[in-house]
Amino acid sequence: MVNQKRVRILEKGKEKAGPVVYWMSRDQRTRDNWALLFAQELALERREPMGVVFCLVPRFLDATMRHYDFMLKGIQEAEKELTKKNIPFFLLPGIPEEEIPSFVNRNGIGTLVSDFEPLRIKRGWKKRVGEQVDIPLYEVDARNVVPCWIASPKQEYGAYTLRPKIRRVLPDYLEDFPLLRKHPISWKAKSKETNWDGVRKTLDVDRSVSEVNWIQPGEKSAQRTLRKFIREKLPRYDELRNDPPKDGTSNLSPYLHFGQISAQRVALEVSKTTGHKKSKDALLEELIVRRELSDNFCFYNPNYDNFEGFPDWAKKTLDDHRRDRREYIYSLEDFQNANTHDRLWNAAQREMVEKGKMHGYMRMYWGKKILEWTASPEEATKIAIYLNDRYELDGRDTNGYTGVAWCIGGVHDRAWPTRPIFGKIRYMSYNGCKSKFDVIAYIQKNRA
DNA sequence: ATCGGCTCGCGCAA
DNA sequence: TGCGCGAAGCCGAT
Repeated sequence: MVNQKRVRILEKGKEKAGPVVYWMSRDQRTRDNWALLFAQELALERREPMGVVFCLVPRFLDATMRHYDFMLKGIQEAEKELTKKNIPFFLLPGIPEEEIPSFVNRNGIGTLVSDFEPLRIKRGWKKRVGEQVDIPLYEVDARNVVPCWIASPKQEYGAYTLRPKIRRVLPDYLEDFPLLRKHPISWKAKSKETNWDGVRKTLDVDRSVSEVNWIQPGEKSAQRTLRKFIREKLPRYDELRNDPPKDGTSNLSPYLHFGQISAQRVALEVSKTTGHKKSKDALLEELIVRRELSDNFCFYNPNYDNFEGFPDWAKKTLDDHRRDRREYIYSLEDFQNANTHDRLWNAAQREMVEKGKMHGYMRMYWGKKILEWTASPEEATKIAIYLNDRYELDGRDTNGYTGVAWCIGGVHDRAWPTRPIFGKIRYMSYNGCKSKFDVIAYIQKNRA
């Protein structure tokens, strides 16, 4: 049984006979997916068939072919897995508020289940879909271990205020997943396999940012990466994760972003291992507390991606320093082309452009410097989000918006000694990096 | 190498 | 109302 606290009703609608459909969006996987499991539970109870739909919009924020490619390969794998479970998959190119209601009507669907997403575009989709269908629309938080609305009913001030709330209820939610069953009731019409090449042609995205080859998309690759991480990197994770030139991080974030792996699965597998307590604690802190804090911020703060969303003390101090002299002011193009005076910053930017992933520690330095080298915090926020969303495989994620808000707007942070431009926002420096890790090695690794 | 001061406001104890 | 403490620091003194 899926814990009912993971489920909310978005639109009550009228209970109706007919297939149960999972509208897959944020959680693009067939294993360990509470939304999919909940849909199957409803379908079994009612002795109905079930199906999965994915609505593919022709463009989304600043996503490029790099992102669509990673995503589509993952969904293609999901289609195969679902077919084996007697669950048909339907890819609907177009806009959800048109495609989903039309699909519901054409196929006499009885119930719609969606996955949880705090970002405004997708909330808008769901709101309008809900208004246009007369059947129940559920939402399941398949993303977080503790459902976002259970963890806290309000925007949290920092990790330290969310942490105890999560810790209190974590044992109730950190449970193992049931397996998805081969569905006993078949969909009436025989479904056709998606024409994936045809689907690619419907996209209206920037194809100049290309695919990356250091990481393979899909949930099987995600599981492999997790096993390899636990075997090879977890033991020294605490020691190496903040050392950018060393390869000490999990590399799971693209999978987590597209929902090709569940954070709860990662937490379960890591918890099962013995020893390495400090490393495990560090990973679980990042995977659960900090990730859920990002969802909390974006869910409860409608201005999660702009200046207005920053705390009052941060807005005030940034306002007080608007007229401070800037030694360097760079344009979006300068930043994009890694054309600053700072070799370390340029190396981080190149890492992101070429690999679609920047080391977690460097993301902080990178964001802080964008604030320092632009004319205003608004401009800095815009540029940081644009670059992050365009190049990082895990862009357009609550983690990204929250990270930028931390760097530039003091979100989830505290005041620090006043200095030019930053005011009381925490500062980071080249010398600080130099004292913590081998900056030359990192620059060499990401040279032009 | 390590330490203290810098600085704000939440949340809890009282 | 007081107090402890926080998402990843910096800088200068020792």
